[in-house]
Amino acid sequence: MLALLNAPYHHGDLRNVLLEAALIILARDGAAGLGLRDLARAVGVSPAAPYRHFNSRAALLEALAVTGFQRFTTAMNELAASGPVDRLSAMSRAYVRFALDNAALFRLMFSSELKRDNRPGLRRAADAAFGTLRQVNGGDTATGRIAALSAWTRVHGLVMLLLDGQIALQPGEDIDALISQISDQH
Amino acid sequence: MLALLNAPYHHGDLRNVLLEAALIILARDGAAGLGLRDLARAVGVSPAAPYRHFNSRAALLEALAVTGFQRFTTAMNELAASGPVDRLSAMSRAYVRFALDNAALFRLMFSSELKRDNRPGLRRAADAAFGTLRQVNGGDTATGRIAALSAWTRVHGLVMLLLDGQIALQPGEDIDALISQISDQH
DNA sequence: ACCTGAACACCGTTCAAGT
DNA sequence: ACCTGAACACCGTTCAAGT
Repeated sequence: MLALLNAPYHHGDLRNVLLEAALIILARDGAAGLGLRDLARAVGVSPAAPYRHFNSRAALLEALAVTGFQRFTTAMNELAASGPVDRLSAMSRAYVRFALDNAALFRLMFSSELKRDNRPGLRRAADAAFGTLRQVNGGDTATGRIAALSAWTRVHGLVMLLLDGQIALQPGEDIDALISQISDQH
Repeated sequence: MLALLNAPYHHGDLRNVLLEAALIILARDGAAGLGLRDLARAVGVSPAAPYRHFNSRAALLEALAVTGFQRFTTAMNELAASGPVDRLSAMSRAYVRFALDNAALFRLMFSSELKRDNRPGLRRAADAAFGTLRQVNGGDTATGRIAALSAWTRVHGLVMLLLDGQIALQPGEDIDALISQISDQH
């Protein structure tokens, strides 16, 4: 894509520019297609410049995943606050919608590349994101935990199988309808 | 690891040797740590040698994923044939056990790297693997489809969240017990 | 037919040097 | 403090040449 050239020597906001460009490349080419040199080129900066802001490619990917979890948290919290009625099903719909709307980012958030090395920042972001989810249905009691896990695993599995193309919607089928059908199932 | 050197010029079985070594490296280092040059080195062969048997690194990963789906299919079919009683819960347990026992391979089977380009061989292997699963619960009828999807998404989501470390077993908790608790949940 | 050796374009990363 | 330019070790991949 077009590089935003004629930037001054001191960019001023390179870190954020890198992150925004990275999110676009990620959405278009996936995590495998997101190279540090490509990114530097796309932003119109030298190959070494990103290293002032990210220690490594993995650190950049981690930062992207963290912002993914933050956006996810925001979407979840809005729902949790909005209506007391049927929060669980509303969150399920929001969960699926977020994942499908941000497919590559969502996959990155759960990528094994990042899990392999210790990344406490990522862990914290994930815990914050799923904290709300864990609370719904009363995550404290033993039965509440099972109910929450059951709902969570269903929606997460649905998302993953949809993203992988293992499950396809039938012609004319609505995603929200499928979610509630699956959620109401014994 | 130790290279099996003093092999003859014509290896004879290089393709299978490569696949076996690749499975070991995959289990140890994950897909990201599996390079073609590393693999060639580990087997004691020149960097270009693997290209006689795999067109690219992606083709090698695809071959690994296909054998993963085949092993998975075998495990599922054994169960489907064994006992008519409680097939669904038996398959759920086998599903989770396979995934946890072959974590890196299982992830590769669902990796986005491979999904991105057309890989009909992979698609066929996946369809064969999940065919059995789709049939259980009578996948033909509309309600049967929902029941099967509900069971499948729950167990797949559980596996993914366990592999990602988002869900942890509580002290002394049995994985099979958790599966059946989650599966019995409304 | 199968493998080697050398090469190509590329990558992530480092580091001295510039502003 | 932030960025450039040039370099390093490494990849995946190709191709002529060997057996």
